[in-house]
Amino acid sequence: MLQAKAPRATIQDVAALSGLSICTVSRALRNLPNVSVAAQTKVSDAAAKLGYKASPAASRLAGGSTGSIAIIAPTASAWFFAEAVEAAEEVFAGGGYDTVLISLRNRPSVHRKLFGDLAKLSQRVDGVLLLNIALSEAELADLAGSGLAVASVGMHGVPWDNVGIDNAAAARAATEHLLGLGHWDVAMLSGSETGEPSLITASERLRGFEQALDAQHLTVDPDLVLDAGSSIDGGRRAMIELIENRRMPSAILAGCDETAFGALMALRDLGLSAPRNVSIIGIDDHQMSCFLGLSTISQPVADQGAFAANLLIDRLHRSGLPNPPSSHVLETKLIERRSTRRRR
Amino acid sequence: MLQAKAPRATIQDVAALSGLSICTVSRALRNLPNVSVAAQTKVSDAAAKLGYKASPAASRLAGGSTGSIAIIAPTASAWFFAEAVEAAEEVFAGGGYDTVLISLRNRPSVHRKLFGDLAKLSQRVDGVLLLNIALSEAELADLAGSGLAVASVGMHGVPWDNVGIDNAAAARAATEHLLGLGHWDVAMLSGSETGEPSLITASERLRGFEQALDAQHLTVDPDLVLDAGSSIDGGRRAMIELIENRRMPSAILAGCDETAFGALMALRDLGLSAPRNVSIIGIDDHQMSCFLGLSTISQPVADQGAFAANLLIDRLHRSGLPNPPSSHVLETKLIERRSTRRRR
DNA sequence: AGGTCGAGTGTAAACGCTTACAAAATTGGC
DNA sequence: GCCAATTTTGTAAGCGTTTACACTCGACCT
Repeated sequence: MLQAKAPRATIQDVAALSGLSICTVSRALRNLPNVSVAAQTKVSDAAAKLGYKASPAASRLAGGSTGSIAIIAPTASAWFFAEAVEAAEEVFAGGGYDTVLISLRNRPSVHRKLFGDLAKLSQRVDGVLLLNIALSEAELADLAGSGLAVASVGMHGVPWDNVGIDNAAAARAATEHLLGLGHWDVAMLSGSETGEPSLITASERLRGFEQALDAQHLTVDPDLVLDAGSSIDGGRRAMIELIENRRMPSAILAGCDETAFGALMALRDLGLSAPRNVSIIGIDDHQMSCFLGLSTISQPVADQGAFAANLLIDRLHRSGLPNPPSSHVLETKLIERRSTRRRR
Repeated sequence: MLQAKAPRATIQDVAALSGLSICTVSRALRNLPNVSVAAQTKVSDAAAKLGYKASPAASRLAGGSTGSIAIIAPTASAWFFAEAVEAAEEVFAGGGYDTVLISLRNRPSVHRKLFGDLAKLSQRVDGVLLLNIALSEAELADLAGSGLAVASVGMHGVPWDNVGIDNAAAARAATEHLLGLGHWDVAMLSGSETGEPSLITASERLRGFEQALDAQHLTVDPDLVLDAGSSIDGGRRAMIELIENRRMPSAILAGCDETAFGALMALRDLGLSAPRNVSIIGIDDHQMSCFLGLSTISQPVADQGAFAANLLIDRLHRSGLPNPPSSHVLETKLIERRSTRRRR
C-alpha cells in the first residue's frame, strides 16, 4: 500500500489545468466576487479532478485563514466539558475546521499564559470557543480586539455570541423546589468562586440560591454555604465538612450534579442517605443522575456546545459584516427524582 | 487595554537585533548543530527581548514542523477518552505543541474519511496519538508510511510506540474472580466487536473471558454473551435483553464499567440488585464505580494517555533516528467492592 | 465616435520561515 | 607561517497561498 509520495497538487496545477491564472483560481476557490461563471466551473472541475486542497500553512501565511478553531475549557475531562467539546468538534469538523483543544486544567497559570499572549493564539486559529471561562475586564477587551472570532458557552453580557442557560434561575428553581417541599433550612455546596479564572457559573448559581431564600425572607446561614469545587471529591469533602463541623441541614442544593454525587457518597459512607436524612438536589442532569435517582435541573449540554459552535462558524463565514453579538439562553427543567422529598 | 496591533516580531527582527543572519538565527532557535555558543546566546537573548515566537504557518510552509499533534479518539466524551485526552493534552502543551482533537464519533464514515486522506492530516499536524482505534491492514500501512510520527494507546502489535493494558488478562482476572466466588454460570456484556473501526479492546476482553472459562473447562454459553456497546444505555439494554429473552446467570462480567452501570440500572428498575440477585464486575475503575460499590479491574487511564503522549514527543524530537517501536503494558488491579459475592 | 465605467482577469510582490550552497573564519598539522 | 580540513556564518531560492494593482474588453453614455 505504500506508494510513492505523489507531490500534492498545488494551486499552480489547478491554474494550468483550467487554463486560468493562479489569481483567478484562488478567487474562484474562495467564492469571491468578480469571477465569471465560466471560470468558476472550469476551476472547480479542475480542482476536483486533481483532488486539490489548499495548504493551510500557505493560506495562513499569505493572510488567509488557518482553518482551525480553538476550544478553551477550564478542564477537558469533566462531564459537562467533555460533552460540549464533542458536540462542538462535530460542528467544526462539518464546517471544515480543525479543532484545537486547550484545557486550562483549572490552573490560573495556564489561564494567564494563554490570555497573556493572544497574538500567539490568533496566529494558530481563526476563532475561539470559550466554555465557561471567567475573564477579567482586560482579558475580555484584549480578546475582543484580537481579531479572533469569538463565541462562548455560559458567559453572559459578553461582546460576542453566547449561548447558555440562566444559572441563577436554575439554582432558584432548584431551591424553590426544596422550599416548596417544606425545607427552610437549606445548605449549598457551591462551586468555587474564588480567584479570577474560576468557573463563572458557580457564582451565578450561588446568587440564584440566595435569591430564592431572600424571596421567602429567609436568611442565608453562612455556615451552610461551602465551597465544594465542582468535582465528586470536592462534594464528598464538603459534605463531610458540613456534617462534622457545621450542622446537618434539612436539604442541600449542590452546585452541580457531580458535587451531589460526592455528597451522596459521603452520606452513604456515614451510614446516612438521601432523602431519608436530607434531601439533595443538583443542577445539570448528568448522565448518571437518572441512575442514582438524583433530583436535578436539567440543561442541554451538547446543544449548547453545538449551538455556540454554529454561531462561531457563521460569524467566521460572513466576517466583516458588523453582526451584533447575540445571546441565547436555553431552557432548563426541573427533574424530580428520588433524592428529594417533603419535609416530615 | 486595546493597543495598536504591534506587528509581530519576525525572524528578521531577531536577526537584526542580534547582528546575525536570518539563517543563523533559524538554526540557533532550533538547536541545530554548527552554531557557536556566542551566536546561540546572542540569538536567544534577542528572541527573548522581542518576545519572538516563530510563525507556525511559515515554519510549516518552508518544510518545518506544524507544532501540533492530533489526538484521534473513537469518541471524545466517553469517560476513558476524556481522561486520556486531557492527560495527553497536558503533555503536548508542556512540549509546546497544540492539540488537535479529532473524534470519530463512533462513525465508520468519519473514520474512513480521515484515514482515506492522510496527506491532508500530515499537512496539519506533525504527529498522531491514536486512542483505541481499530485499523485495517491497509490503513495501518498507510499511516506508518505517511511520515507522521505515531503513538497509540491500547493497540498492541503495531509498528509504533504503544502503551496499554493487557485487556485479555484484565478480563481473565475479572472472570477468575467470579469463578473463584463459585459462579460457574457467567454472562458477558461485551463491547461491540463488529465492523472494522470498533473499539479494539472489546474483542480482547471477550477473549480473556473465554480463556478464563476454558481454563476451568467451562463452555461459553452463546446465550450469555451479548453485545452491549460500551455505554451506560447499551449496558442497560443488554441487561434487559438478558433477563427477558435469555436467562439470568449467576454472575456477569461487563465489558467496561459504564456497561456495568447500565446493567445495575436495569436491575434496579426491575426491582433486583447486585450482588443479591447476580454478581457483577466491570473493567476500568470508572470514577463513579467506587461510589456505586462496583467491583472492577482498575487501569491507569490518565497515565496511559500521558505516557503515550510523552513517547510521541520524544520521537518527534529525535526524529530521524531509527528508534524501534516500543510497547508498554501498564498494570491492572482487581478492586473488590460490594457488587460481587460468593455464590450461595 | 470618443470616453467612461465596471466586470473579469493577470502580474508580481508579499507572507515568514527552512535549507542548499557558497563564503568566511577558525583550527591543526607540518 | 602555509595549506587543507573543519567549523561557523551568510546569500538566496524556494514553500503555496493571498492581494494590491494594472490591464483588457465590452457596454453604455453623451
